[in-house]
Amino acid sequence: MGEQLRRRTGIDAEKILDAALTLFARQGYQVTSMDEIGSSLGIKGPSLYNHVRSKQEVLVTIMTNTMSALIRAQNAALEAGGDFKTQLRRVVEAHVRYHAAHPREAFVGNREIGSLETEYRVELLELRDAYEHKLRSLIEDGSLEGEFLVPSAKLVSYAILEMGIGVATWFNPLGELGVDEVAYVYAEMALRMVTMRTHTEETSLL
Amino acid sequence: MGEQLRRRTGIDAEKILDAALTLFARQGYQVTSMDEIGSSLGIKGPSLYNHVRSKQEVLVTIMTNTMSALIRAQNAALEAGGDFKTQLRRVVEAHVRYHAAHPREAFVGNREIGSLETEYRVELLELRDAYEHKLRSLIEDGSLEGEFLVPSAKLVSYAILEMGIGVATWFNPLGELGVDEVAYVYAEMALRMVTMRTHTEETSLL
DNA sequence: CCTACCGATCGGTAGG
DNA sequence: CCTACCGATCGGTAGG
Repeated sequence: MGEQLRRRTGIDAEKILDAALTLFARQGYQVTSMDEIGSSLGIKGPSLYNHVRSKQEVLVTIMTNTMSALIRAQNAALEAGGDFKTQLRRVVEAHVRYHAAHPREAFVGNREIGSLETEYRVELLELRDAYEHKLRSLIEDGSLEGEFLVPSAKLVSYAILEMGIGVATWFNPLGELGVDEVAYVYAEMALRMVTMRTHTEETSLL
Repeated sequence: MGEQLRRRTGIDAEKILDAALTLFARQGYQVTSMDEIGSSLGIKGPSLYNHVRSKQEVLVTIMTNTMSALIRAQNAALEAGGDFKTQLRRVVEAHVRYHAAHPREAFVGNREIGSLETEYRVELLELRDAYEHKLRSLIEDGSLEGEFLVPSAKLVSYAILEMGIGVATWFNPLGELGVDEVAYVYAEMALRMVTMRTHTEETSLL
């Protein structure tokens, strides 16, 4: 009997987003229940509705935050200036660093697009598109200036982003390769992809 | 009143796998019900159990078939022989061709690993690992022979596979680029990744 | 922030 | 291959 000892919970929307992010990343959005999210914060499922409007809103916020962070990092890389090679290096490093440091965000962002209701999905894909086009434009501009030579700016852009996303899958901060080394290697690979090979008979494919 | 006109259904496990694959790819495993799968074949959900043991078995079969097909294609590419560059080109082209031609399998195979029960997930990850190691060994062997020069065979292998998987996301058989052109471009990018750049000050990073 | 509960969905089985 | 149904889960609301 007697009143339950109630510790200051200090629960807010941000803590809920973080707990949900962990669970969504580990087991998926659909399979995660509001009760589970609450439970990982020491409260019951229905109590979450004092802080968030719906489970869908939680997912939308997580995914929008993720794309915003990526776009901010990309803009910072581009605004630092330098020649095209330097800019490409910085953009790729920023992309890889984000995915190495934020695997949960990367998992959810890349796997749960289909779990978004249509209107939100459309908005998110637009952000994603803008992110890709910034990289593509850099490659196109560098090609016009003669610094790069690529078979297809679009495909090279897709490939660079995709391989960087993969880092989130396997990167281990306690592994033998640190985030710096991984970022450098991916930037080097990207630079090779936009640079003519030494002995090449098939440089201009398209 | 009168017996319902019953067309020959001709339903078998294979048809069920194909229908399930389409739905799993479009909306995800968890969200797809057995009733939906049945409905897309003109029968009721419970009738599926005359052909398959469980929904999980359907997913396992789909994903195992996918990895088997990829491994077969990779082996064929390697057995065709040639120098290391030729082998790498063939392996990458086979990888890309599969993902361009089988987007449903690619979506499910890369998004639903977490929907597999532990034992099946372990088995599938072993197949995946073997597939990656075949490519990695090719890169390592080519490096020992002096045909390739890479900052990390492991990372280059990861990057090549990951960028090829991405093709399943955007490739459109009716688009301006055909599957041949896409395969060639990705092989060219892979070859650049394992080849020293012309003007390079930072070739050996690790 | 909690209990109680509504309305709906779902995988799988029984029995034909 | 179908209907009927079991047992369980879940998002969200009511009302405190």
